Amino acid sequence: MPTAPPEETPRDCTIADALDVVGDRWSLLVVRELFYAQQRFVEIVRNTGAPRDIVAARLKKLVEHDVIARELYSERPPRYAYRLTAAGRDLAPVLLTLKRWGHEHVRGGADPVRFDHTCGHEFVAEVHCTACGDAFAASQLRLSRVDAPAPGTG
Amino acid sequence: MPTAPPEETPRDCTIADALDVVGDRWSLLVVRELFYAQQRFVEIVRNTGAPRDIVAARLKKLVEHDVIARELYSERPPRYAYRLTAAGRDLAPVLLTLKRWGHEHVRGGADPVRFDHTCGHEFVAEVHCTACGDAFAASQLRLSRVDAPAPGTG
DNA sequence: GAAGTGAGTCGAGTTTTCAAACCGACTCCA
DNA sequence: TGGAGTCGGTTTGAAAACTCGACTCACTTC
Repeated sequence: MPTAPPEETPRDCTIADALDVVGDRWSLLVVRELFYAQQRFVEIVRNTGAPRDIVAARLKKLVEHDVIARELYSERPPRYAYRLTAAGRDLAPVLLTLKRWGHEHVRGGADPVRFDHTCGHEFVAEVHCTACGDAFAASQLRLSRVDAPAPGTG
Repeated sequence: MPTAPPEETPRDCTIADALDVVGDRWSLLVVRELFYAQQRFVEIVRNTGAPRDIVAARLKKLVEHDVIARELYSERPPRYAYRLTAAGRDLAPVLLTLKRWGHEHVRGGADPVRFDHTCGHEFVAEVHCTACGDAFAASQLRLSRVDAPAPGTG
């Protein structure tokens, strides 16, 4: 009996875990709307442009994953509001970095949506090291606990 | 002739622009592999776990959008390497914030992949304001140029 | 009454995804 | 010279997801 070939399992990775929850065309746009303080079904449908049944399915999935919460705010007729949970609010850095990337590398001109920071300037997201506070640079990272070369050299 | 109803166009948004390019289940995992310095087709297939035809389609799309570049490194037999372009490397903040979120809110235990920063600590991504350097806080942002309440209140 | 709103559901048709097999051009090894 | 293996895909056919439009139900407003 021959030995089994080496297993070809995909990389065990929390990025993939995150994408299991929000890695599709519409989920992050739904979260974006809640981040923009929209909370009603029809507003989410209107502002994302997603089909109604897809919005319903995504809302259900995001509620199951505790990213958003569904609250009854009117009994008769039944009306629901969707709000971000703590986990959902923690997606803000993902949205902010995506927004910057989309602005710089996909859309040429001005960004139609802009955030102003209390410091007085437009808020543009920059990733820093939580420990030392320095801004991210690929050359300053080293990958550990995975069998691959150092990152940022590709 | 009645006036047209108010247009129900989705929100014009660079987050949506970004998601047009990388907003599906596999694209960001492909970029992750290139970020981890994998550059060959079979390695990307193995490490992402995606079907081969999907990897081929995503690589093609990412090349078209100038996120990655395809280089012939052997003529006979023809062999190709995929590398991140500047735009692709700029996706690192998105991957790093997604990685943190997946670690904190999807997977309970230890992160199987870890980055060490040259400061001596593990690199954990934190979003800061590029202008003033302060760490992100939803309460310090104000949305402008879009008809919606302030963010972070949902 | 009539029309509109909010929060969805339903059915049909289209598209995408998936898993597995297949392919051509090579290399390696004996 | 022959066989096995690698690389970078493409093809195939079934399963799943998506999209569009219509529809429902329980109200509220005109």
